[in-house]
Amino acid sequence: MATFVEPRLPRGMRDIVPQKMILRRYVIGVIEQVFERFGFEPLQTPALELAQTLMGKYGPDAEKLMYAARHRDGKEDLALRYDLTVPLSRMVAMNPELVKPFKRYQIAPVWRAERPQKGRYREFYQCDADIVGTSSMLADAEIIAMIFTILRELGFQEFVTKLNNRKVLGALGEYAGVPPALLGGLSRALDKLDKIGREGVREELRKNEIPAESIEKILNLIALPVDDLATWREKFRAFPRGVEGINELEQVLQYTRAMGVNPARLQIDLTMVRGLDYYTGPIFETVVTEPKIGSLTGGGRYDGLIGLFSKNPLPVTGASVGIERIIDVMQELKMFPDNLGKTVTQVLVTVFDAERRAQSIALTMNLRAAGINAEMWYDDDGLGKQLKYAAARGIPYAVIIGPDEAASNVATLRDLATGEQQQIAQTDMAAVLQEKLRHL
RNA sequence: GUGGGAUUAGCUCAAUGGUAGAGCACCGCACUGUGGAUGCGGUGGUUGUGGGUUCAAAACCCAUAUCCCACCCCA
Repeated sequence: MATFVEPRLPRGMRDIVPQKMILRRYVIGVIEQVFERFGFEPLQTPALELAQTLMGKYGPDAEKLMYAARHRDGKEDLALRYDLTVPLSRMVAMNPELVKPFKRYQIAPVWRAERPQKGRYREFYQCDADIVGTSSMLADAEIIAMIFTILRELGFQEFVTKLNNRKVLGALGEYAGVPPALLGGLSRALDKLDKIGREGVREELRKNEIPAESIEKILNLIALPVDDLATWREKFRAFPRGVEGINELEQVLQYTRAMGVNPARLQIDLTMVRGLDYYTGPIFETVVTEPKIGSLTGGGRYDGLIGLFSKNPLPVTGASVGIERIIDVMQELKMFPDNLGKTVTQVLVTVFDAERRAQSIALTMNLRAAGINAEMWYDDDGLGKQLKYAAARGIPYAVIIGPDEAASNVATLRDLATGEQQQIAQTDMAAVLQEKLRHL
């Protein structure tokens, strides 16, 4: 007796069945197209990196979520990549001959040992696009415009992108006299403003041992209208970093406007923080509120990261698009185009009986030669079973060659959706099907 | 990593300590040249897993796994 191993998946990991892969491929296809339209080129890097490559880049919280790996002989400490940004930085540092600005995109799985939830998995795909080698805010603006293009082409109407700047965040701390060591706590508290409100933030700041005086200054500051950049510049007069951040915000707004980005969908939010340590300039994040699933995209500028791998640091800005969440949201909101279908197969060629099999085989191969995705039936079964199969799979057309058809070299083409049938010369079948499939 | 909820047929869910059920799906027949309609019949469960309490456990207790929710963080 064979003993079976109970088939199970590791926590937070999933299989993606063919029907789901069709949706996934559609989303990735749109993203890839837009990336390339904006001049980004594909890049692939290994799933495993040396642990030392990844350590110390994301912050201590993130590092706890990194998967460790090793060779059998244990000679190198390895880790599954946590994102695509640090591997890009490593790769750019290793390849100084790359022509700058270097624009690459990468669509690949990353791994994080978080507690899984909806829209939150331990293995998930990120779609990243980054621009290496320019400090111009035009690049940051272009990234944002590209994100908007992607979301729009996928059919998203209701979304808001929040824009902030790490320099402003830093200046906020300086202005309020928060000791640099407590800046992390300040950021985390600010980040929660949406959820816990003003008083909640006050409480949170107190818990983080931020001086009472500073707390008042901060709360007063974030109560100011965010759009009034002149006032902010004035407030930050004594803090050059803050002025620089405000100027960057202004430039990003100007450039995105020039690119046709709807200003109502791009909002400055000085309490939007983002968790990763490596950001240095503009940061942004796109959220949908319905359904509530967290951020769909996020990104920002990280001018210091390559400097950790090379004596020649390079400025970089980029974004990550979360296709897992996009797919979850699109399914929930039924945003996928109807013509996507359940299967890639376009026609099933049935086999009437042994005598007629040869004609069915020939016709199948003939359709395939014409570029049509065609299946044929393998076993000796009635037409009923074969058509039932086609219907269950969502195959749009079936072809039947019985004794009547075989006698005159025609075949019956059945539209599974409508039940309509017509007889077509076997030699014309490919052309007729191609025409019909064009309108599907 | 912390706290809460869930887990029974392929799917959605019933059964409150006493014989494990329904709908849908699947298979077959009515219908051996035609799927989705209807009718009839059928297959399918060591109740997530491992212990314990009890004459008796799907149910009560303990542990464990996975999923969901919140926190944390994020795509």
